[in-house]
Amino acid sequence: MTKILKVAVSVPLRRLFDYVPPAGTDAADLKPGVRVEVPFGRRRKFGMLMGLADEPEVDRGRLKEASAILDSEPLLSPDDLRLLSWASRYYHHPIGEVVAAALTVLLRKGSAAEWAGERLLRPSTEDLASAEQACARAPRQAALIRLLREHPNGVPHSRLGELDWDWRSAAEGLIRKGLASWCENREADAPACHSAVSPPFTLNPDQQEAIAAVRAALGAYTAFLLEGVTGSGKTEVYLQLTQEVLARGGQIMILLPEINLTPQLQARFRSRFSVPVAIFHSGLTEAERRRSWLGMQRGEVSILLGTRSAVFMPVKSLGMIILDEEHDTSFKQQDGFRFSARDVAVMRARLLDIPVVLGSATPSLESVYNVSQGRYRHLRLPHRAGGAAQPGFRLLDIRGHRLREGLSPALIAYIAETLARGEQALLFVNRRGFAPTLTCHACGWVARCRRCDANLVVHAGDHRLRCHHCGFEQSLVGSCSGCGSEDLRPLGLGTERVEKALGEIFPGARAVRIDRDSTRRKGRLEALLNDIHEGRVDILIGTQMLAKGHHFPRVTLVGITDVDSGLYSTDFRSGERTAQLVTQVAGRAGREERMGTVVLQTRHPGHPLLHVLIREGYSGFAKACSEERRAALLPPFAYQALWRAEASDIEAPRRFLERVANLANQRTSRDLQVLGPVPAPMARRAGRQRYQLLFQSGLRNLLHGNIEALLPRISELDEAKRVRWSIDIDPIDLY
DNA sequence: AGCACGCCGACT
DNA sequence: GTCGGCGTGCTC
Repeated sequence: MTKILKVAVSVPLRRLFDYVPPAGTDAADLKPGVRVEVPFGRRRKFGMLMGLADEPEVDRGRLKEASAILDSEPLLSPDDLRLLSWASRYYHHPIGEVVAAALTVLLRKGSAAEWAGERLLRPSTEDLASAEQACARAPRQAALIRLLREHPNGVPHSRLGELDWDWRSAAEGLIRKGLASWCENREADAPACHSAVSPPFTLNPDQQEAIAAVRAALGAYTAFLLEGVTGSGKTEVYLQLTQEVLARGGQIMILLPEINLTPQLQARFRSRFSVPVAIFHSGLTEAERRRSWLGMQRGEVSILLGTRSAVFMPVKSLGMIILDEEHDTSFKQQDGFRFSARDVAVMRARLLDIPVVLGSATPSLESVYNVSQGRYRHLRLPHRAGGAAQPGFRLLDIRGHRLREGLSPALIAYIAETLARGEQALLFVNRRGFAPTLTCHACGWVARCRRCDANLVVHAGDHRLRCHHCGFEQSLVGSCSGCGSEDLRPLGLGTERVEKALGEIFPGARAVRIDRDSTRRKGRLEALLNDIHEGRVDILIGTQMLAKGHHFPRVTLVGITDVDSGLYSTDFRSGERTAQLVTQVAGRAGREERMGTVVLQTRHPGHPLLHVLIREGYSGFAKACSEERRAALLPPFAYQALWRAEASDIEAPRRFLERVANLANQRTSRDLQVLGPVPAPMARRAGRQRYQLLFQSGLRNLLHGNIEALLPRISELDEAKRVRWSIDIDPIDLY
């Protein structure tokens, strides 16, 4: 009896599809991990062969024949497939979409997986002018030669593909005449610096100890939490660990939270190692992504720097995974397939039996908990390299003080002193725009978004009102739409407003604003950072962007205008986030020999966690905050899964989630809490009503078992058809 | 998710 | 009379 192909197709259905092998193909020759072209409904799709079976799960009469096998060798190894199956089960996400997340768009669309580098047609002679004459009777060959003259280093295959005539025959003609040849450009991303291998830096004892511990674990699974204060030399540890992995003939994957962090690190890796370094993030073109992907898959590239989407990339002989800034929430995909690249990385290391290193100056409470449970090994780098001092904290009680655009007289004085010393000050403001609200002083009307439960944000720069949640915008109105009064006032603080105020208070100072608005244009952020480093800036005003990874050696004062907004919030994780943010922003100050000061404006100077953070630093905070979580039975002491539903109909999401809650309660277990449904924190967004339902349990298996049992019944519900719903395992934003 | 089938309003 | 609105049903 012929074998049945079990194929993952990229559709939101939680199952595999059975096919008969294409005519003339013996299923016995097929290995899982090859792509299969299949008829699917009325369409053709590309799927992934996940396995072979003796019997189909549907009637034989319903089976169709697969149309083609795309790959002679598997694109994904059994290890890769095991990881994807685990992720599909753990995140309760359709297998086809999970597999799609491991491929690039071109590979998903059936593109060939033949060469990692782009093929180039390169001239074989210097004298192209006479070569063109020699081809006078072959106009197409002559045309190709003119193209070769424009690209003396070779015409990329993709460029040839843009020609609307038969360039292949012409190229073959040129090759026969010895005028051109094909070559493979495997290192298009990595020119020049391959030969320059800079020597490693000398390590301090902490770094030596950390490296020795990880080195000893090579070849087997261990998860490490590398807790290193800002400036403690984590990157050097990563570089030397990379060296260790390469020396053993392995490949290494280094995952980072943001694209804008990669260039500096990329430069450091490229100047240190003589092997190709591949990059993988959403800013690359599809051809570049495929090149990096195939380079790692075939083992031709040894080092990968990538963002969360790279965690599923196949790697021929992966020796170690490093994930830097492990606390960063951008490792969690927030839509569609909601995986955590950090947790997937740990599971991948476990399945492959290799070490994984999670680095951070401010580890997540989840990772701190895993250390306390003995699941992760703790490595510490508590000292700043070069002996730079840790910044000093000052709590500024702003109660009863007259503020000028959110700035207290004391903070203004601190800034003045800093400027007088010729040093830079950094102001952290957690909202972009001029003011988060526009209100009518006469009647109290507030500018609201018509599609969301949110206020419109005033942008003074271009005189517009914007909704930061759905993208709605309109020009700044001149009068109240309620009472007609023209006394409209911006309420609250945004980066633009603080920038304007500082310009008035310090007219001679050069202030720059760094937020999504001021850095939207390509290259703008780099230009601003360059100005800052060259000392052409006195005051920096910015959002979270300033807290991430950038080094500002000239900054000696950091001001946080409003810590309270992060301390008092409905989200139980906001305290942890605020402490991470404060510590990270503080880490930007007082590099090298200059001592930094961090000033926190607050109306709650007695807040216990704030005090712990200042007195004992982040690890003291983490301990205290963990105790609160333990007492409240919140993560990491409980496991959560969040059901979300949205629809334009007001009732549908609530009715659907009530059905889910009922089904869950039928399976009663005291160990599973079903909380809700409740309206999402912003119940209406982009014109859709949003509800959520939280499952929580101290027992992970029980939580997952319940979800698994529920899912088939939920898919069949009539209510499910009227909403868009999803499930988020280990949610980090309860929104 | 796509894509088609299917039944009700304003247009050549 | 038809083009097209998006409800609902299916994909081995």
